[in-house]
Amino acid sequence: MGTEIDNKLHSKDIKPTAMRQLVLQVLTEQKTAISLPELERKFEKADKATLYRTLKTFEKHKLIHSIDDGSGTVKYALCQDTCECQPEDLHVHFLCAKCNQTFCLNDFPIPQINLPSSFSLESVNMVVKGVCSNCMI
Amino acid sequence: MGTEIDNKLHSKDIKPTAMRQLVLQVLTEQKTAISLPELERKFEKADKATLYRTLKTFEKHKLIHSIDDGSGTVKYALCQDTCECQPEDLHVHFLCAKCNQTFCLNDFPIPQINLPSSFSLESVNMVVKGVCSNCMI
DNA sequence: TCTAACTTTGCAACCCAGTTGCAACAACTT
DNA sequence: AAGTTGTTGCAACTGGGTTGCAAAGTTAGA
Ligand SMILES: [Mn+2]
Ligand SMILES: [Mn+2]
Ligand SMILES: [Zn+2]
Ligand SMILES: [Zn+2]
Repeated sequence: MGTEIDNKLHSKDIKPTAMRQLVLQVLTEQKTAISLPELERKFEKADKATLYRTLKTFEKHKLIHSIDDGSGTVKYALCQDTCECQPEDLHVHFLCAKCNQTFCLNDFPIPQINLPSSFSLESVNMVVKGVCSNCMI
Repeated sequence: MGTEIDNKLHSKDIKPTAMRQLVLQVLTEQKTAISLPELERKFEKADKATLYRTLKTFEKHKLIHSIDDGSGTVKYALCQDTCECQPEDLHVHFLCAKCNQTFCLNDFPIPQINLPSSFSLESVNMVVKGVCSNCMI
């Protein structure tokens, strides 16, 4: 069933190599964002640099977005179909302090903020830290 | 005039060693947040680990707060006098994409956000990226 | 005052995420 | 087939952050 994977890659102008298919497969199955070191562990066999470049390629082509949640490692998650990685597509991210998993809160746009005119605004990163439902029990 | 410096250290229960006086002096003169590597460069002579532990001590005693602005290095800035590093003291930070300087926007509290009840909220990090007035020209 | 306990400092080494150079390899082009 | 281009694997390196340990400094008790 690589068809959907291939379609997705094709729709973003990314050549569907074996490596890329596999990485996209993993990203698609993920419910939370994943970091490069985590990805490495999922592919005992693959090379770090290749995975790194695969993620960079995906990001450049707006198939995924990167998330700096302050945990020390940048994480990546699939963009939504409608996403163009523009400011209006930005959403809040949630980092669980217990399990260290990071969730895209796609339904929570980042609140507007009116800075003094001496600052021109380009983008906003908003990360909420707390405990996720799995860890709350 | 080390008196004010010493008072500040004393008021936060930090023993006023020479190193700490010097670091606090630098922090007090700073208009923007400063990172450990930057601090190292300011003190050609001092040891990285000592500076590191000095910052950690200051942070633990709530004399400074750390800022992860996504630039790759954590920065530090003096807390305001009234600050207790509680959620209500949290404020927005601004990172200039040109000069890489980070500003505490102390007058801009982080907007409230109502998460689904499946997430318990502990803290929020909000970093605005753009261009500062110095770099706008 | 002398000494023991504790704290701070300096140095070295280490960890780890991220990144790059380069050569081998694979895929397309003419 | 030969050339061109893009992709991969390996190794090495960078830089921020962190720790172990012993020396130096400080504090407090006998
Ligand atoms: Mn996201
Ligand atoms: Mn601040
Ligand atoms: Zn969790
Ligand atoms: Zn600037």
